[in-house]
Amino acid sequence: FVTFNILLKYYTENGYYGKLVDALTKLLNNNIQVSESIYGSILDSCIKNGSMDIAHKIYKILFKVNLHANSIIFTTMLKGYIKSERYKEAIDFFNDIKKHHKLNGMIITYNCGLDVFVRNGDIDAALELFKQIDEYYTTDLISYSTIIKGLCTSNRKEEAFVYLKDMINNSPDLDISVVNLFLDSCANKQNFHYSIKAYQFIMMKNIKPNEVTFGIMVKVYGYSKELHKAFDLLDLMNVYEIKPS
RNA sequence: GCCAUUGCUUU
Repeated sequence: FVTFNILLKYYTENGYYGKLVDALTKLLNNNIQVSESIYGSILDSCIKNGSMDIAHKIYKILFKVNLHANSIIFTTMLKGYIKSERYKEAIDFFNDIKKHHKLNGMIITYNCGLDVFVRNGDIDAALELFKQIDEYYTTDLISYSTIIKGLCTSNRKEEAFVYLKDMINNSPDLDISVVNLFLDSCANKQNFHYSIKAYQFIMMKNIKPNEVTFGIMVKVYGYSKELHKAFDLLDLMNVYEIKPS
């Protein structure tokens, strides 16, 4: 069986997907098991290579036999549908695997499902799924990041800000890039006041900005015509020992 | 050291 792994790996790495499919079919027909992580790598490789059709084919071969449900493989498949912008299929697929929501690692699959709705522009479905993720697993930083991105791109900045504050109040290990995402998407003529409010909020919470935050805020103060504040940022960067770029 | 899966930011 070690030999089969090497063979599969060889086909995968060199993009011999036709041979790969044949080999997998033969293995499975002869009831030879390969480890699930190998299947995961194969699917991921197809997807990174833009060969979603092959991935789909392999997935069907795998589950026709006896592979048990595996959240990593679910996530990989969802990601493939997203990458090839096949949202309809992604949603069908996701609905189909929801019954496995108690498996280990399914929060990752659900977060990926959230991203499907967001990219498909179905923000209300995304909001509903967000609630469900919170019930099943407790939403994490990526859940927040995804829903905030969705609300921002559908121009629902007020709600996005609510989620942002919620995240900041509830996440001990906050990732500043989520804050930056919100600040940046409001850094325009219409919405700059949200950036200013959010910036004040993180300062109040003693959250440390990074150089990207400062870059965005300089832009924001341009829109609000408060250039003196932009210059004040330079001093603050010294305080935080952040190098200007 | 790498060793299958999700989001994201200024210039």
